[in-house]
Amino acid sequence: MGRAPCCDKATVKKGPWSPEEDAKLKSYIEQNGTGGNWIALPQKIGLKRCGKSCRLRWLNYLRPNIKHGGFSEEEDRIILSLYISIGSRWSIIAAQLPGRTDNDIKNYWNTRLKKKLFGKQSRKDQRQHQFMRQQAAAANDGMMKQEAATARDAAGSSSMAVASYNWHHQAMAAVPLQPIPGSIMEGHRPGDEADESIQKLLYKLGGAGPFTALSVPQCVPPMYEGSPGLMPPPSSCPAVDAGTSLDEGGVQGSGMLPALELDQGFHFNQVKLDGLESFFGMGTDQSMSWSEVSPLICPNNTVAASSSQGMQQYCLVVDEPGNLGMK
DNA sequence: AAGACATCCAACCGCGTATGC
DNA sequence: GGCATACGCGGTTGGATGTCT
Repeated sequence: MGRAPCCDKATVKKGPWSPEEDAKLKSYIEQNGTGGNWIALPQKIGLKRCGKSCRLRWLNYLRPNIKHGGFSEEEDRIILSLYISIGSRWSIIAAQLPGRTDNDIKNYWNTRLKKKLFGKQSRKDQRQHQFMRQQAAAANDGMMKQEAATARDAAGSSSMAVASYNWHHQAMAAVPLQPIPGSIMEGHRPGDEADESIQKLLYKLGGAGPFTALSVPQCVPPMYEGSPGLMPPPSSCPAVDAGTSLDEGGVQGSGMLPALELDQGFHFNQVKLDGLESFFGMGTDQSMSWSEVSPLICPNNTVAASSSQGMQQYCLVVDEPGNLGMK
């Protein structure tokens, strides 16, 4: 027996919302609220819509102060940081970005940010980059040669996908890792500090990610969850400030998140690593051996050594091909 | 100019969880 | 405790639009 449908699909309208429907829904909710019952709401206001559809429409578009498009570089970084640490928990990520909806962020991640990070250029980026190259080439022909080189440098190197990584170049300075062209491993900002509120948030979400490990290495990183064979020595996670809610622990107004620590996140979050084959050039067509990949994941423990003993321990555990599901 | 292809994003779907009885 | 119902979430789809060949 299947799940009962939430509404009668035969009589319910689907597809894009008309301005009239939007107006009805918006004015009703503004005046009366949702009444705590989305299922009954469409009937009350005479909409032939499913309650779930009304809820979605309100939350994603009609609600006040919703922002669409135009993600800033800081928003990019926050999304990336949280994604690496907690995964695709869009509602939590959205809670850290005022005016953004989980659906919006999810779409943005799937259609743009992921490509931006993992090296697949959008055609827009490709065109932009091609244009820049043409400009530079033209400039090369003659007295402009010197200026062209400078401009090219300013816009990024001539390697693939660089044009789309401006935010990252701005955000990162070099660390002793072997750079992967077009990847987020290209550089880091050693001077950055993790935002404390995000640390708290990540604690609250289960000690996830790099920030946790840096501050409290005895806390169990999420990669160990449900993996008895990988469990570190038993220890208790320090109590998270019980008063730290997602709301008050937000990152509004916070600074940028540290790329160095983002990369450290790859040491701890196997779930994320599993999804990053293409990022590391480990697709089915060109699998890399562990010896090739290991220096990228745990680059000679350089990061760990500079961070904490706990990091080193985790890296040693991770530093086995089987632990990352690799050959 | 037109067809093919890529991109974007609004909306839907189904599952897990919370809540009330 | 068990059940029914509603909510919230993340994954996915499909159509509109833009761009390329």
